[in-house]
Amino acid sequence: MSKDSDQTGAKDYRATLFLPQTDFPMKAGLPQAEPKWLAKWEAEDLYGRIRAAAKGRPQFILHDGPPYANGEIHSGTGLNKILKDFVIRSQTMMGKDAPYVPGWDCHGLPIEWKIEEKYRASGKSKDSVPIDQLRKDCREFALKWIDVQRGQFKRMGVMAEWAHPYTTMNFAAEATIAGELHKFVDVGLLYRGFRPVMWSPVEKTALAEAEIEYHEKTSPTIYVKFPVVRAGLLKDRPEKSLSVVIWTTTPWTIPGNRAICYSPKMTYSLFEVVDASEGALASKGELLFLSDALADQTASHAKIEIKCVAEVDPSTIHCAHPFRELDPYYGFDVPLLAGEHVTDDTGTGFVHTAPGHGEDDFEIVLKNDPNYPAKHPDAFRVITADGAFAPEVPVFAGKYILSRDGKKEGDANGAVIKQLIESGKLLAKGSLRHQYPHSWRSKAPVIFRATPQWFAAMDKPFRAGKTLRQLAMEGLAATRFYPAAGANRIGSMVEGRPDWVLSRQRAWGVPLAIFVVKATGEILNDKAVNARILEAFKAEGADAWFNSPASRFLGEGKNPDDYEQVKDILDVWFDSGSTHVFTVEQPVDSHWPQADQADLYLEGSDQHRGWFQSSLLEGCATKGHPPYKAVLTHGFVLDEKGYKMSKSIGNVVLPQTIADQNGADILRLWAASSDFTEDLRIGGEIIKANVDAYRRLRNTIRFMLANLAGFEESERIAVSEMPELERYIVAKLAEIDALVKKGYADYDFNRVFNTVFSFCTNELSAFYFDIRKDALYCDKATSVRRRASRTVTDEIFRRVVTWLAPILCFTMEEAWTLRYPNESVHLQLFAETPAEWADPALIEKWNRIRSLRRVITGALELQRKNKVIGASLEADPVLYVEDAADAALFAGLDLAEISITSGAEVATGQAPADAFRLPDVPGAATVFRAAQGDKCARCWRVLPEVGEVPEHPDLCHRCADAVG
RNA sequence: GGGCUCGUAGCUCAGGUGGUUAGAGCGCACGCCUGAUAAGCGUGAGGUCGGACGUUCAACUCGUCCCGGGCCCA
Repeated sequence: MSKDSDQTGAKDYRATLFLPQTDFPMKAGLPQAEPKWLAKWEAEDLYGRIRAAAKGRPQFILHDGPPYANGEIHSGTGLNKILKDFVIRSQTMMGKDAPYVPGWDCHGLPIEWKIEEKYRASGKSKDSVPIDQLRKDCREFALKWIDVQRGQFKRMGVMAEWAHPYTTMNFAAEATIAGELHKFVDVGLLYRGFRPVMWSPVEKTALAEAEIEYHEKTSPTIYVKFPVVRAGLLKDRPEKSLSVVIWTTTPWTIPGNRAICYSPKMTYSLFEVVDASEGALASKGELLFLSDALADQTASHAKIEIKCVAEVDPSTIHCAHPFRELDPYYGFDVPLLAGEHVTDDTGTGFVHTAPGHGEDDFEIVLKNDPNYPAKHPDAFRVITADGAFAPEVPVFAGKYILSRDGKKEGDANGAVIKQLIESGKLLAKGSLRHQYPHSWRSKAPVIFRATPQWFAAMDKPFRAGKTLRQLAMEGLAATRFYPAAGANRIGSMVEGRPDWVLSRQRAWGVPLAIFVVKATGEILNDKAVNARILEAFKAEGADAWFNSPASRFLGEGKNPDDYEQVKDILDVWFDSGSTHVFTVEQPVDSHWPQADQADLYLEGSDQHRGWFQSSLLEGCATKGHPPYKAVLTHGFVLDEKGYKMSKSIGNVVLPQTIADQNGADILRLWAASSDFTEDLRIGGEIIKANVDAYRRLRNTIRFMLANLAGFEESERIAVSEMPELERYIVAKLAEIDALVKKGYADYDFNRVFNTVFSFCTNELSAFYFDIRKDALYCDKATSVRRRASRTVTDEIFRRVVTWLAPILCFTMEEAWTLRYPNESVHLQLFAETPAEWADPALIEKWNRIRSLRRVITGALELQRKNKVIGASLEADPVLYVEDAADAALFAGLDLAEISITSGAEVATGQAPADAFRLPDVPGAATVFRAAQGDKCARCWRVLPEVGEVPEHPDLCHRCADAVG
């Protein structure tokens, strides 16, 4: 059957219409299409072309925080890179030269482990592999993962200098890092001190937290009496019967005791022993200091009865070491110190404190005397590397904490307990099963042991009398934080942090490439030596430090025997804290831009403690200010319910999966539609919502493309010549343009997305395009109305597509190249919007018009429900407005056109009582009328005039004219 | 346990300095159109603004506490 006639006999005028025409498919097929775009961009060197085009524009430097080069990327790293890409692309389109040099963090323990694991799997022992082989294997491992991650980042659409990334293991980078440490030496911030670390006596090495596993262990518990030598308010009591009682699960730490901590929040009293059961180690009349909260518990363990004699202030008490009478070695006083870490859940309320054997112990002692380690070196030499009492420790020298293979308890605890009993200082003993740290490798329990480590001093004045802490705080004050609360967070950390521990007893990293003068213990700070070190590193990498004899660096005239070559490895945070030097300030690759300070650092909120801080401290120590002007943080990616992702729960969503299944543009849309300043969620439902939003945007753009088919410059019409409806849209365009640019300038991508999305939905799809479909399809080509609409659509297209290009980088390129086949949207700038486009008064006017329009569409909806009409073109309503000003709004406008009805009338005055009203639009009412006349076979409007043109009896005047 | 931080409809987000019946989009339900058609338009139902106490004439907006998330520490 021919299409010309259906059963009603009406002619089909389809061919005479300008129906939408486009090759832009509704279905995107992103998973297949995106890789093709990537290949095209790479082949055309789009990134290079953007660099060339941007040359000479104001620079914008986003310095990339390096992800760690092991394993696949996860949603957090994916989000991070996508946000950075938004920044780079939007800054570029705002007229900046915004290059992006991506980087990787390559050194450090996690990689070293993976390699050691490999050795173990092949039956090799770590110690049998030479260090340069280990380092070589680590390097290759990192290289492999850099490649994997680079591929995954590219797939996300992230545009960067991918062929020339920075890495912390690049030889020049390693040389720079070593050189930065020399700067610390030069300003006197580097010093050697002690710090308690987890130490495995079996492997004779320090262990990192990640090398520790927790297992149940039975430990002896002892209550020990420390004789009081001085107590302010109790001068009349005989000293020997007065004791402070402590409790501990590590008897071997008693010889290392140097203090007792109490809680300033707890209350303490002096108790008298009033009765002692058989076997009790205290006798009647003895006086014991205990916390009130734990006194009863302690008494029952000691099998004694006690009564409170007096309340006391523990700060006035001084004790002697329980072994004072055994040997002059223990002649020191044991002060009582206030400590927040003291709790009332176990023990006596007094905490035995051995600064060489506990983190809290060390910190508290340091807090009371920053020079404690220097003044009391003996406190840190109690236990040797293999877990025995040092020769200088009387009575206990040579006793081991553990058997040599780590499988059994040694003789140290027993010896200490025996001696305590003999000295009459033991109050009670027992045993306790608890979680205790063990070595991941030997499975043996670890101990805490203070070891010499290298530190950067936080509180030593060095630059114009200021300390590193002061400079860092000043630097933070000068930095802009997005969101602003980030400044507080990092500020409180910098304010309270201890000195920076820079050394690790490891193999894979940049060494602390320094020498210590054996005679003085001072660091050798010799320009010529340092220069030789850096020269060697630049040429051969930091491996040179381990492969070359010391004489190579020391040079002529220095006897290597006089110097200790430090073989410790730098904390990897020092590496990443130095990236700004070799990447931004003194780029070691000619492909990278130079700048004195990065405009922006953009990382997850965990980096307040990490990279933001290490970079801050490094920058302030070496040049006096932070390496960044602004810091932007994003939250963590959680699952759909707001819980953290974990493999064991099975709620992990990988960005690669979404790219493969839905497309990277969907993932990018998710990033833009979420508030990244807080933690953000991802999951099936959320992705589906973004797929829907994507479709809506895609269809709006498709509609524009389809209605711009064949658009030529000769059709263009000046805004001043356009109908008011078009001028209203142009005014909206100006308004949205300002919002979008402000949003991008503030890195507020969520606002950009919401603004553009709601513009597409509310202004375009539901209003402007819906109204203009009639003119676009049915008007003849020369119609001013149609030309105006096509001109405005062209302007909308240009803007919407460029606005969204930083976010939907694939789809906007697809749309753009459909109209401009040899261009790239990514070489475009955001369009300038002529100042005269802005017209707030016109927008205000049309807001009212649209309110009144709702009174009409509401009335039509009612008739639709009543089955009176289907299409709105079947109506010819009358809009009653009470206010003459409302009526005046419609002067020169066609209400029928705006309402998409076949006719419409505005009447001033009271509407009939039964007219349709909307509660929130007072002063207006609609009386429904059915449109009179016949339906124009071409435009479907129902008009009395249809039939008046003899040549076209089934058409309205406009269509008859159009058909000709 | 400490520091910081978050908790508005099923989902994603708006809601300057406290002030009428808490908004949008999506989704959902229902309807229309069939010349944006695995599209478009419209209508509607959904929220004790995490909870409890306070401050105030008035709190989603301020304070305290609690509950539940998250990051960083211990």
